Amino acid sequence: MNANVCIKLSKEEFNPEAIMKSGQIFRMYKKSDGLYHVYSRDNAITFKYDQKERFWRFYVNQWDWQNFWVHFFDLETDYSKINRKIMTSNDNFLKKSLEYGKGMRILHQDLWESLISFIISQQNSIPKIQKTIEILCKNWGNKQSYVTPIGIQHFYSFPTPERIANLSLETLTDGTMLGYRAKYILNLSKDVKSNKFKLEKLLNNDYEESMKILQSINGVGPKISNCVCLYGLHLMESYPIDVWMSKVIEEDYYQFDTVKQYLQYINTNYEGFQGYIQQLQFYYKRNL
DNA sequence: TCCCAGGCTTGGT
DNA sequence: ACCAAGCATGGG
Repeated sequence: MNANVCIKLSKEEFNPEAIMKSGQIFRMYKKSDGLYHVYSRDNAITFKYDQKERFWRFYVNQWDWQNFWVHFFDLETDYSKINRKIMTSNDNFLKKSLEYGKGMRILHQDLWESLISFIISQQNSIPKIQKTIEILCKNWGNKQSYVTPIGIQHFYSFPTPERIANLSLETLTDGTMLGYRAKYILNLSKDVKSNKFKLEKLLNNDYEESMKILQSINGVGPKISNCVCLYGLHLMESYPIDVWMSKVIEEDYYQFDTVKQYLQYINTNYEGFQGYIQQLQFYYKRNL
């Protein structure tokens, strides 16, 4: 079972640094040996850049690769057309963002995991969000193992709604750093378990409808809804605006009088790729 | 000690 | 429709 898949993808086509540091995923890690680890629900994968051959080597069997990870990493989407559009525009900040974050991809993440993860993200810092999620997985996920080039390693799956629903508020709050968000997560888990809130209702809807359904959840507002739409539902017209994006709009697009005007510019010029644009801008602004 | 972190709810106008 | 507090928690 030491299978691995060699994918001829250049760093310009697949850029894990950009993906990892654009704030779309919390369970992606780079170890000192250059190995990347990604966890999603109860799936795991390891990969590394082969300097000699100049392509990414994924340590996974062919079936999992074809049936899960190709889709997860959004490798079916061709970004070359939108990239060309960006580079021929006169939007200098966006052009610099693309040069910096080339190989960015919008992942197809698990709906439940992204919903809970972004509820945790409210009024929180990224390192703390990551720690909190790790605690939840360790406490109420299942121990899993996966094959890596340095041997079998372990991780914990993301806790299911049923598992969380059975906890008391005290248990879910104690030692998890969730704070006041615990009650949002507990209530939502209970509603999902009892079918009062059907996650399936979110599938096969357009952006407007999905935003409405998501915001009906207690503890979920416009920002988190946009994140879940983009990362959990892959609705690419979502454009989450957080403190960093507010800074971008204020400092790098000051020619627009209002956020609404700015959004109109994004929506008309980059229809169907707004979320991708946002990720490029966020990554550039945050990591430069 | 105070301030902030990838916001949201609630309770005022 | 818009505005301000208050909300847990840890790190600077």
